[in-house]
Amino acid sequence: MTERSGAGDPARTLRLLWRSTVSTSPRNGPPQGLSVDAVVAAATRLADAEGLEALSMRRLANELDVAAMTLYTYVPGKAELLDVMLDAAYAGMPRADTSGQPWRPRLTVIAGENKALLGAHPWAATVCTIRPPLGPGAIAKYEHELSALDGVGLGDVDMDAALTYLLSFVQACARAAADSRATRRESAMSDEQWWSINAPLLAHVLDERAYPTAVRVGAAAGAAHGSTYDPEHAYEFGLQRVLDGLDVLIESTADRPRTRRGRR
Amino acid sequence: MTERSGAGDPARTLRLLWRSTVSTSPRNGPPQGLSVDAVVAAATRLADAEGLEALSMRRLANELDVAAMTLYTYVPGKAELLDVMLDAAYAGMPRADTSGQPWRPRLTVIAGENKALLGAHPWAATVCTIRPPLGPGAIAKYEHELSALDGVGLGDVDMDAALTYLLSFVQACARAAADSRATRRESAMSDEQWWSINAPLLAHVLDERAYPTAVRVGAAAGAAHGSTYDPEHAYEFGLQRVLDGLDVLIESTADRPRTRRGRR
DNA sequence: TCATTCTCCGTACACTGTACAGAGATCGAT
DNA sequence: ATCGATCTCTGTACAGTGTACGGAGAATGA
Repeated sequence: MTERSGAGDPARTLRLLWRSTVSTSPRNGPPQGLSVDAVVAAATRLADAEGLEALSMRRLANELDVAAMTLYTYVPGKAELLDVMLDAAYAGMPRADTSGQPWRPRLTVIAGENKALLGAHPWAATVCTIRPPLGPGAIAKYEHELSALDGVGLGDVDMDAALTYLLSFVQACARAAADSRATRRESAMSDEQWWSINAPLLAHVLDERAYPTAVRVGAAAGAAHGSTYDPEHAYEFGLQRVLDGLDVLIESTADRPRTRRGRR
Repeated sequence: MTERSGAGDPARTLRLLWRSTVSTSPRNGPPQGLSVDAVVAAATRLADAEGLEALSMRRLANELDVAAMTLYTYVPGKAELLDVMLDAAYAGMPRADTSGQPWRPRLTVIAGENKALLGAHPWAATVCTIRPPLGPGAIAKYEHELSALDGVGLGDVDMDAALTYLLSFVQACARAAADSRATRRESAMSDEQWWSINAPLLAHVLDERAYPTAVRVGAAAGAAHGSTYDPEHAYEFGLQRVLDGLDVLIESTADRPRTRRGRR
């Protein structure tokens, strides 16, 4: 099952995200021994260290020295916990001030900030954020990132599309990098080892004359990166393509400034 | 747990992928009632219809009217089953002949073929293919796709990087689209409904003056696509950016043809 | 003092992949 | 014809998952 943000009752989730204790009703009963923040922090620590698949309610409860069901007095369920974890991670991102710089270095910084986030919290790259956590962290992040695109001449709709495009590229890279690490860890075999085992076996069944380009290019790419998927190279290569692609869009919009909205 | 291809014993997996019954030893015992292909076909049908999370060994066995453990006489485990499913899906892709056309329409076709594949088999977009299934389908696919990039003047290493870049874009789009469908299905709530519930609640806690760009652009983007993540728009928008980005790379390589390898 | 309301938690359910061992069928060799 | 050997098929078992349910005990307002 793919983990998903934005599941669960919206009203309850929003109350949790904004920590609005709405009309602090007379709280009977014994005081709570933990706090939402403590639960979220422990969950994040666990997911950072051992991946999202290690984050189970039982395991997390164990980490906090309570029983599993106790967590449900802090958080409605696992889906909502993920929402708060995500928003907290967003809230903790550094947001560099790049005002005055041209858009290209500004977007490079935005990409880097997101890459760093997903590097520190690889699980965040695997959560589906079609319905994002609408908490203070996510909103601040959105505002910060949009402002890097403000004033380049794009319309509002294209600004959002361009940002989504950039972020989805960074996310795809982060997923690949995390997958690469996880594969290496779980299989106790490096990519080189895996290839060096497969290569001779493959040679037996593979007719080189039937697949000339595949064999030639595969060999060249393998030699260039040591038979390994190289996340860093994919990021550097891809980011230039992304920025070049946006450049063409921005230039063409500047030529025909029909829908240039949001200039302030 | 993220599903992963290329786990399991490489030799056994390759033998399975290429269906090499290697030295048909005298097969004692009763004949098998099913076949690897039948198992793979049923698994693919199930995953297509209900998603990868519905594909359990017990469920699949039920579909085939055998006990769960019976499947293990056809396939070493679930990881290998996924490998064969992937390779079979690759093998079944149509491969349009675009020879003679310029590279841009050729890559558009390649992207479309992959989009169609991941549209028909959404689960394929969620499998990590860092260690791809090295079967006949995957190899043929790689050859076909590389040949669309052959002769444009890129070096072998850049050809591979460019293809990876294109495919990872299509995969990211397909994941988002599949996530969008799955979210709608599982939550019994459309994106519009979700937003219309969240919007007024969010307005209560959100200070519009603190996030002017986010509010403005968010509203514009929401209005443009009906408060819905629009996978089709993201694909069309993104594909143009991807091709424009590759255009810049190809043009700049053509200007300085230093490492132009693989011209044949 | 007492009902209310809260925290905390033990148990239970329906799932997952697959290790293991056993039953029965089929074969080649004798 | 008989006998291992070897195969297919299968039931059971294990350690997990998220969380619904209900009960025990503590703190509160009336």
